This record gives sequence, C-alpha cells and structure tokens, in this order.
Amino acid sequence: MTAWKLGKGVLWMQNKNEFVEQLKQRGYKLTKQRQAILDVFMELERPLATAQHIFEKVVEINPGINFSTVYRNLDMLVQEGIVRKITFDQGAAYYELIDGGHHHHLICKGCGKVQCVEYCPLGDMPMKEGFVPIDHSFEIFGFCEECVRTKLLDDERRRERE
Amino acid sequence: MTAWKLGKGVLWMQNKNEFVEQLKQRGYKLTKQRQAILDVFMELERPLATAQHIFEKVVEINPGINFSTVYRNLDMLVQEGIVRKITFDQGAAYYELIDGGHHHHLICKGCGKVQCVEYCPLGDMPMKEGFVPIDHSFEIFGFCEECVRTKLLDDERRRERE
DNA sequence: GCACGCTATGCAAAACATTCCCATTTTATC
DNA sequence: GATAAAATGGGAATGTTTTGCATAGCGTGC
Repeated sequence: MTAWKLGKGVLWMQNKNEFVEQLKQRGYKLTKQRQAILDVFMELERPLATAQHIFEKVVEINPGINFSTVYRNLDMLVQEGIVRKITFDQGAAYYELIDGGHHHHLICKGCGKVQCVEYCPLGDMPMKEGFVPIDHSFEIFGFCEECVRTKLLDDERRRERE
Repeated sequence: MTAWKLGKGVLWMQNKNEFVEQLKQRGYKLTKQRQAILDVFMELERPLATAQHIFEKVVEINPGINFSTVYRNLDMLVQEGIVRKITFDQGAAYYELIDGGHHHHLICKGCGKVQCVEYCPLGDMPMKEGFVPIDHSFEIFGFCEECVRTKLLDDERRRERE
C-alpha cells in the first residue's frame, strides 16, 4: 500500500488518515512534524530507510525540523506498531512501514538494493518447547543479478591483469 | 567445542592451537593480546558477546589492553572466518565463535538469555532467481519458558491490582 | 475565539559504539 | 642481536542515538 508496492496515490492518503485517526485515538497530538514524517513514509521509494534518510526527506517538507523530533517520532511509530525498526549492520538502523504485509529482505552487498520476499521461516521452524516467539528478523545478504554480472566481469578482468 | 557446548577443557586448547596455527600461516603475528582475546572466546559462558563484554574479560587476562586492539582483532577474526559478527538491536554488535556449526538464536526479551537453534531457513526458502546469497541473519525474539511464567504471574497480579 | 494543561519541539550537550591516526613497541626472521 | 613488518596504545574523531530543559503548539472546555 506504499508507493513502491502499489503505486496508487489514492490509497496512501486513505491510509494516512487511518494512521492519523489511530494516533489521535491513542492520545497523540497531530503536529506538522508528525504529518511530514508520515508523508515521507508514504512516499518512500525503497522499503527501508535510515533515520538520516527520513530526516533529509522530512526537511524538504518541513524545514527547521530537528533530528531529535524525527527520532522521537520514529520511536513512537515503532511503539504503536506502525513502523518496524530493523538493524543488520553496525551503522544506522533502518525503518519501514508495516502496511499489513509481513516480509523479509534480500539485501545486495554490491549496490545496497533491497528486495522484499514473502517467505517467512517461522512456520517451517520447529519451535523450541516453551519459548514464545514475539518477533524475529530474517535478512539475506548477497549479490543481486546485476551485481553478480558486474562482479563476474570484474573478477575476469582482475585475472587477466594478473 | 566451546565451554557452553561441550565443556571439555582439553578440546579448547587443541582448538586454540589450531587457530593460532591458522593465524600464523596467514601471516598474522601472535601477540599476547591476540592470545588473550582467543582465550576469552574459548571460555565465553554465553554464545554471544559484545565488544565491551570481551574487552572486560580480556582486561582480566591482559590489563592495559586497549579497546582499539580488541576491535581490530575482532575485525580480523571476522575477516578470517573464525568469528561471526551479528547485530540485532541498535546498540552494540555481538560476536560469536564459529566452531564449525552454523546456527541461529532464540533471544529472550525478558532476561536476555540466548539459546542456539540448529534449524536454518535458507534451505526451505525459495530463492529469488538470480540472487546469490552469501550470508544471512535469522534471530527469534520472544520469551523463554521461565520468563513466560514470570510474565504471566506479573500480568495476573496487575489485573488483581486494577 | 481564548485560556489552559499537557504534549511535542528545538537546541545543545551527552552518551555510546566504533574507527582512525600516528608514534612507539613487539614479533618473527635472519 | 639487528632488522623490517606488523601490532599496539592512546587519544581524538566520527556517526548514531538519547537526554534535559526551556519554549512552542495542539486540543479541550468555556
């Protein structure tokens, strides 16, 4: 239901209103900053974004917004189950909208491209007796088709040189 | 083959020598600091440890060691395929010995206890055409048996109070 | 429309993990 | 023991995230 999945403008706004209603009902105030952050999430061209990335986008809509505000609202959105926070490298955390769909990611070590996969391992996994799973992470790192081609070419050139 | 898995003292040292040989062969020098770090890894009581945790343990063996040295050697061990680095929360990264076995983790959100699971989802997952997987992460968060009991009791008490 | 209470924001500083630089020390080799 | 190369210690720098506090802005009741 976000840009990179459906690309249907109408739905976004519908969803934004839903979100706004949810937030109001839970006692949150609707500030310009929050709206800007939600807007940015709705229009992300890639599934995952860092706080930095989101901040940069939000600044375009609402110049003068502070980084703390972005972080505070990201935390809030995570708390409220609207956004998922995932970390897979030592650097910055990534955030993504939870728009009904649960999915995992193929992450290219070459170009950084992220693709979503529908398969979820939790069903196939024999759960340990007594352990109650709440959440899980599953990310696959490797090389996408284009990068494999590039890499193979590079390796070939390197061998020629040596 | 580490303490928390087999608990057989003899094996550790055997393995340490193996490691040391491997490192020497690859052109690394055997410093006191490196030995201390390896020793610490062999004796970890839990599978996952942060750089901070490792540093603290190493200091006991080799006081005066610097944090940079620990980080540099952790990087080296990861590079050489002796240690795996995993990140699942925004804080510090975790390190674990790769002692032949590939496994994933059940991480308790209550007490922080980490249990290893042998199941690996990569085989069951239909891989996207053209993508070449190199590495992956799969961590399950939830509550362990003890914490579930505690949590259930807590919830009960809370309901009684309200 | 206005005042009020509470929440959210901006700002600056702190906290934290990690990396980098460089002078000095240590290791392996001869 | 001398030497070259590699590793270390120390401290500063970096990048991300959190925090405290004064001020501003939102939503509610009048």
